[in-house]
Amino acid sequence: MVVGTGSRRQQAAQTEVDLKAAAVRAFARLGYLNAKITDITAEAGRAAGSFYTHFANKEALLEALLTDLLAEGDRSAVDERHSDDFSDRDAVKQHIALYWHFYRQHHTVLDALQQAATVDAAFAARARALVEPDIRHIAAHLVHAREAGLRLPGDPLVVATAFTTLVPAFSAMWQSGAAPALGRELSDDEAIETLTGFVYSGIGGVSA
Amino acid sequence: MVVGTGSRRQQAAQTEVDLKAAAVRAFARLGYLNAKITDITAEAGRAAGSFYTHFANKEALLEALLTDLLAEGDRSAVDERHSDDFSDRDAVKQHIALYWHFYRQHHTVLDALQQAATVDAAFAARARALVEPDIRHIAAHLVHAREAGLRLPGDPLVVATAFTTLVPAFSAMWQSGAAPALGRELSDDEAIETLTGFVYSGIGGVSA
DNA sequence: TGTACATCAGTGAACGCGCGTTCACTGATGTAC
DNA sequence: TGTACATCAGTGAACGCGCGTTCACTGATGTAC
Repeated sequence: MVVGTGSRRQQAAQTEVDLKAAAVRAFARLGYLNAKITDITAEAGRAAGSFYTHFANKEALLEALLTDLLAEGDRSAVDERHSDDFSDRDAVKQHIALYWHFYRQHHTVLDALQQAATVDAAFAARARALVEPDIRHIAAHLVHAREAGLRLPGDPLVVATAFTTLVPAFSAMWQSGAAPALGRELSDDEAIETLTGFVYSGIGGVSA
Repeated sequence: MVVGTGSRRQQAAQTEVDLKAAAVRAFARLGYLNAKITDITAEAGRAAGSFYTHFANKEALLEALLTDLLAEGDRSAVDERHSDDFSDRDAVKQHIALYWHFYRQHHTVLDALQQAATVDAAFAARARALVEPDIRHIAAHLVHAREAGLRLPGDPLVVATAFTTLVPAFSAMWQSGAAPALGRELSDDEAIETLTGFVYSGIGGVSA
């Protein structure tokens, strides 16, 4: 089989990219569960049937978005030179800033996963599997921190779940419609500083 | 209009109670969004049509469950004699224990609200309205604590959102299927103690 | 207390809407010779 | 280089499934006299 000029393939690949981008916009506007297949195709300016040339169904599309997200996540995590010593306030801050920006940037897809998880056990497992490495990563840092003299408020693994649970929940709180009700906006800097202060003291750190 | 013996009314009231209890069981088993009207009526041992004698639709049923929950919540909150001085570790612990047990006891209905909120803007507003008083309550305590000398990691309102966001998220984490993946269970006491230590230090408290 | 009629909770089969998915068709790109 | 045929992304009307909701009916409870 000889490969042709590829312009047809490229066209198809482009359509797939368009559909994924349109899906993210549709999810942002309507929520994953509310978004109909036709909302996505309309957003991409395509016919309904065209969707199925590229994805078996909405779940498969979400899977594809998650794959893209993980690929990108790996890349940026590797770039990041991060310190591992949690008795150092800056190390904690770096981790929090990393999570904060990650959730901010990808909140539409992450919210979509969350919604899918409430309805579909497979996605619930997927969501858990996504978070587990982070928990273990933070737990390992906490073990080191304890060896360096910090007095943790409990078992490192349990404290790690408090850590990894707080950041996305806090982020979701301020990115949802809550801010207006509280009559206040929150900048990235203030969010990261407040969380860092809270968490660093919370795990027994003492500011200089 | 003369009121009869009331046995027909009582019968109907009982059916309504049965349907609500069945709904909670169905939600626990299937999730709010997955639960069909017929799942609820089947769980209650009734015919499908019977549902509509008591509720206009699934949303109205959830509203009714929330009303019940708030009525009960008010009662127990009033009973509770709680200290307001957050420079006192026990005051923090009392608040955390209160939230913890509340979420544990009512997690099915609260999860249902959460799910409804992802799909329905009215419930999203309802969910926010439910949390807002708690945030302001905690924020007020934090203002006092700061006046008593605690060094908060940020604006009291912002720190309050970290507080009120952490407890339910942490609770959800350990009540979902996460515990097996982490190879660990978490008792109420350990949860409350760890959260208290984390939060109390986090808001600048110093253990004796 | 008894009889005739009215009310109403509960039933479950049937209806119909919304939406995911299919499929016959189009026209453009690719391949064979 | 040109012609005939093959492939395949994309189209959009139509199909059909699932499920919420309705409604004619039943039988038990309540009311009138």
